[in-house]
Amino acid sequence: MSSNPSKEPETAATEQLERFGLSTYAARTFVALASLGTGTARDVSQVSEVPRTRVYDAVDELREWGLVDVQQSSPKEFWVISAETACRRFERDFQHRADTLRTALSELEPAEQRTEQRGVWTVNGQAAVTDRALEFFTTAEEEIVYMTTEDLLTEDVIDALSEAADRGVSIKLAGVSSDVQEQIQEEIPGATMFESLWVWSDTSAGRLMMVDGRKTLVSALVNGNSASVSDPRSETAIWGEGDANSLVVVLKAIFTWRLDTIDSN
Amino acid sequence: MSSNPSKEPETAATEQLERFGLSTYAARTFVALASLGTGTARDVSQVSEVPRTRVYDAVDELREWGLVDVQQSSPKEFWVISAETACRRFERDFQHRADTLRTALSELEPAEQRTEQRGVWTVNGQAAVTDRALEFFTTAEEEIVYMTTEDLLTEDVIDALSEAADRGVSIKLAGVSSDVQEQIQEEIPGATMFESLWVWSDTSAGRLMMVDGRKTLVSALVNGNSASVSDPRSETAIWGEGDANSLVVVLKAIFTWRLDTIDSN
DNA sequence: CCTTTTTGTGATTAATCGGGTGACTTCTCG
DNA sequence: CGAGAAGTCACCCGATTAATCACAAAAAGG
Repeated sequence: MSSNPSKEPETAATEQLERFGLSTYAARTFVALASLGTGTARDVSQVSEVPRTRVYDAVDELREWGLVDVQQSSPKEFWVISAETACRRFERDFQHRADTLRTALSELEPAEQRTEQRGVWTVNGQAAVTDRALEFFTTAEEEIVYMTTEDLLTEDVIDALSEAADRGVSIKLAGVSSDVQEQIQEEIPGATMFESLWVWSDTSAGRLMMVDGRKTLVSALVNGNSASVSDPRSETAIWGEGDANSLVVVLKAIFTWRLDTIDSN
Repeated sequence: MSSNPSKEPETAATEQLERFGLSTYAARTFVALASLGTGTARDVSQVSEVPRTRVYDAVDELREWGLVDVQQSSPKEFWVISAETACRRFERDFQHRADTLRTALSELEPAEQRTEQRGVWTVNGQAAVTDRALEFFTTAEEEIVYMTTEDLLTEDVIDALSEAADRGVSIKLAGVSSDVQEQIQEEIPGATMFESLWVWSDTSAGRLMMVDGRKTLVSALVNGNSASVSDPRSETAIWGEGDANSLVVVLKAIFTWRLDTIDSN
């Protein structure tokens, strides 16, 4: 979406506040007051690029959130809560919203019937693809086969694999260089390494996985492999579920062949 | 703002999703898919009141969030991630935003100079008032004097008082009935109880506090005292800080007189 | 093979919301 | 008392988005 870390803190803070539901003026006013501690409408207007006449509206909005107090004098003065308190407040508020959503959704879901057999689904964006992978990991019961580019073998992936291994799921991993292999062996003692089917770096392949022989996912990096990792949106994946699923059938054939070869080595 | 718990889960869920930044169509589509698990544009349109032709846009939006995958067939089919995963995703995303905000604000704040001596600030809403009270508690170094209606003596207030007591701050508490007093004594052993200045239940007074003899806060319940507690917005407070602050001076006089009387009992 | 229905895309309209500006009243202070 | 500042209102305009429609492509079905 955005949120460049190399930005002026004012801009970054304003942007986040807006995404929390504040109007632009309210966000800018808050930021101005946060650095002033206390100030009048004119003070705020000068440091924040908010029209002076609109500072009052902005302050009203902030008062509704309990972020600002007003001194009834002339000129009015405005006071903000500390940054830390404000952040905690947002966190608490948000947690509450998330709980509400969770409850509402759970009261809803009974009319569900999953486990599609046919069909191949597509996902875009590294974050979303990783999400699917992690979800597959957590539902794994027996076996996870996972081939990946090292760039995509992030911390959360390793954690999820490790957690699955603790549950007794057998992990078979490929595509990583030998030195990373050792590191993995430490974190996930039970993992088996096997050689990749091809040289990953030459292709635009991202990951290739199979869980319990009935859920599979394949991803590719669309912009070649140079700028790919820098842009997290460049990963595209397809996945499928069910014994009769065509994608599953194909991948199972490949993997079985490959893993059998390994075993006989 | 709203969020009535006695609402249909669909409405509640939709509302929350919108507040997270989704458009109403996207939110409704998500809710529909959440109960269907999987479905086509027509399915969604029928159960969600979203115009069929707009379902595609809504799904695009949801795909950007990584909440929905699509099956490239005709008719297209849509698949949603589980409710639990979705909530976790929102939580993670939000936590990240909060951290960004925290960082940005802290990089900003150096230009600060607080400690107003003059002036009385006003706060509205029980949540905001409690916030101020808690902030006062955490900055307390020596003494907290706190008179309150029992209705306003919530768990978080007690926790903050208890935490201050652990830091060695002396706590003087009034306004609570004798049975609640005992309970408090257990949770905050170091607290001193004293008799209220007047019968709280007869007035619309909410709380009255002084910290270290230099920060004070007074609140009132505006809608009489019957419906007041049910509506958290009905509490209004004023507060002031600094030895020369007029509100502080007045309250200090009152409390000193009262507490001295106590001591000589 | 042709007809009819369904599906997907795009354009268009209407309405709402929010940022931006200025007029006008009230207040403060020299 | 008068100048300038503070506060309140009302209005405009552009962007966003909900909502509707028109149309082409694709399935379905006889």
